[in-house]
Amino acid sequence: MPDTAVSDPFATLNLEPVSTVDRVAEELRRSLFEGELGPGTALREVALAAALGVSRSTVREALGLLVAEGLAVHVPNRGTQVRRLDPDQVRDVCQARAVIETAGVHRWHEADESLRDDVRRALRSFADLTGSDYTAAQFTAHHLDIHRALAALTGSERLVAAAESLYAEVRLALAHVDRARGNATEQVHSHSDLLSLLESSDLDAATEELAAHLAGAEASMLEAIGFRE
Amino acid sequence: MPDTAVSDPFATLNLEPVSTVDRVAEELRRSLFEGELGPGTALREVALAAALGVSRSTVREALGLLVAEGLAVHVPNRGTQVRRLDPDQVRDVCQARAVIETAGVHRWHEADESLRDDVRRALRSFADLTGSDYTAAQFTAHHLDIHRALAALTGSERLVAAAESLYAEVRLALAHVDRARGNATEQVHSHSDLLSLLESSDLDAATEELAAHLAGAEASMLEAIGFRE
DNA sequence: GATTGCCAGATTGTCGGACAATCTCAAGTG
DNA sequence: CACTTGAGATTGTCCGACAATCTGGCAATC
Repeated sequence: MPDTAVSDPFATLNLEPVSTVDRVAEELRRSLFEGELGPGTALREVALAAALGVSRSTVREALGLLVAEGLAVHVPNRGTQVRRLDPDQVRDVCQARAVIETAGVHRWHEADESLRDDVRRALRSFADLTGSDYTAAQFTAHHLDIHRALAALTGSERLVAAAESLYAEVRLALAHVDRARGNATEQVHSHSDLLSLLESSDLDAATEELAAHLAGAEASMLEAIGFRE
Repeated sequence: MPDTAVSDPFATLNLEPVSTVDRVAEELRRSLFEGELGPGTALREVALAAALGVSRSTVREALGLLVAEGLAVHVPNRGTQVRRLDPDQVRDVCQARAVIETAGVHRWHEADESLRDDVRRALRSFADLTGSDYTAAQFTAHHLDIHRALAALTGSERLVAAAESLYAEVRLALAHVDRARGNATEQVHSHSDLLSLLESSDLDAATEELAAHLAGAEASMLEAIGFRE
């Protein structure tokens, strides 16, 4: 494959190979986020291998990915199980989110225009979703897209990766609430307000709005795990 | 094993089982941090398995750990290799560090006394080290202990985990500098100054000192990777 | 001479089976 | 009732295997 170095005309082309391990991991994530596998559920290697029609090695590797993402925990000689979040852990997730997302908000002006656009686009997409039919998992996914965009304002690939892991845990915690938290339109408005404050360059007010929003998020996550136990 | 529930007298006892995979991963980390394996080095599964006297499956799993920690990168069908840090990535690491450690410094007063003590203890340990003989890897390890303690001030287990990953990359970048960055005593003083500002409750000055310190760290990391290519 | 087609060797991705070590849990024993 | 025992389940690690893919070189082609 010779690249005719005429300033790479094929730069946008991107074909990512999807391995069996990836597909297994993705299927497990889906199952987790949709609440099919409750917290504490044992993820037995042989059973999963049989159910998915793959070998135990492949399942093992996929489980390793989930553990690395914080979606499952592994106890030596006892196997891996779906992560069970207690209130302290929920608070930890929210506190970490606050640090990263606040840092993103503070860099609103310094960030690339494309990153600011990502925030606007994510909000629009979220608003569009609430106009039609949607599942709880979709709602949460689109909601978190906005927050991911906020984290991305930091411009740091690694902070976004860290945030990604936090969002995975949020989805896990919210997997078992049928009704999306609060009123959907209320949620949209909360984020719209935040964006408005950013657009008007009132970063202090935006930071405050974000803190309040995250406090609300923490409350609903606590409620979500409380209902379940 | 009957635990005579007299308010757990053995609470501090902790014997963690160390699997073969863990030992392989640890040996690879050591090798990476001491510069035996340069950036970009291919980590071939069969070769490592033969060299370490373990099976390929075990090596594969250990490599998965390193990839999750950011110490190695994996390209499908092409294997995993020691991470090669370019200047942009170094800047990313330092920027992420700044966000997390600054958040820790800001919570100096709210943090548990034990966490503040950890910072003091790490600094003393670092100072003690520079009084005797030490390797470059030891120097960096003790140095990062201080910064880890700063990150821990946030009180967030997840932010500390994120920082841990960043510190692994720092060690990787500094693996190939023989002389520890700058003068050892100068380094100790820089951190002492930071701690003094914290103790005197001048958080703004401490934040500034930290920012300056991280800028210096970024410079030496850039120098470190620059020398190598 | 540059590009393409093709082949051999090396390496990874996935599979299946195997076995010791460990865990679980219920039955048995004092 | 506390303790031990033992069978069954599960994990940790090993081995061997094979298709798919990558690498590098060499021949064929334009």
